[in-house]
Amino acid sequence: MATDPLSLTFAALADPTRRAILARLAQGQTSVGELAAPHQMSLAAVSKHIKVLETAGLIAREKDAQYRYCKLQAGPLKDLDGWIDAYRGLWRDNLDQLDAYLADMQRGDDTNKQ
Amino acid sequence: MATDPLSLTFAALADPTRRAILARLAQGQTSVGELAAPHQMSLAAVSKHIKVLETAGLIAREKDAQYRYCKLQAGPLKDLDGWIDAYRGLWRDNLDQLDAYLADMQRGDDTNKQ
DNA sequence: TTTTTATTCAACCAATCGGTTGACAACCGC
DNA sequence: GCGGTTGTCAACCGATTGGTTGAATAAAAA
Repeated sequence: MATDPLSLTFAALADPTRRAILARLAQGQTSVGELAAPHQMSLAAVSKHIKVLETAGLIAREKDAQYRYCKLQAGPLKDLDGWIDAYRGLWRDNLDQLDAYLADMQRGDDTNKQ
Repeated sequence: MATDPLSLTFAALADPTRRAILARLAQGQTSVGELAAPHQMSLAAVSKHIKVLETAGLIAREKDAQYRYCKLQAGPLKDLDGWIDAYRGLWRDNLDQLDAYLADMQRGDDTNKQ
């Protein structure tokens, strides 16, 4: 796997368990155990997922007694949002394409047919 | 790998080569060969990358003579943008927390308070 | 028809992924 | 200290990834 920040972020998010963990953390920081509870897999597996998220910079950990509290870090999400910016105009353009297609249909023009 | 649409999209984007292909396609549709040219890997490898993007719904292919023209499909990117929406408030409230708080204080606005 | 161009397919490879289990470390309460 | 709780580490496993090469397909060009 590529190790550049954007690739790490995308890869970290390409797993439903990790996105669920993130969603949970959006409501506030929690311990690893609580993060693991909703998932039917071993604690070690969740611990690995958390490490992936941490490596991507999506979460930070704070040690308190025997607990490790995780909290969401917005930085990489912000970067991801910045990446999407370059494409944001595009789905407006695609809508225009659809409009054009429908207009063509009404005119009996079929150059856009498959 | 998970096969839900969002996971497919994130996974497809977790590779610099595939993001480069997408960036190229943002400027207009092209053949596989032209998409492959800038990358120092075999055409077959690029063909595989393109298939990953296609499976994620990020591109569509159109056959014309011996060429396969690829064009960007915005749908999954739009969905991804929608996913980020849930977190967008976070870097406003988190990263710029202090700035926002101070600015609010100066304006006497307290809508960002807990 | 033969050759060239464009692309995919199939088989293979090493590396990585997502999960398991068991051992270990750190800390709390008794 | 001892036992329970919390979490990580290490080793292992099968499946998947990202690349390779060579053969196969399909259409254009000669």
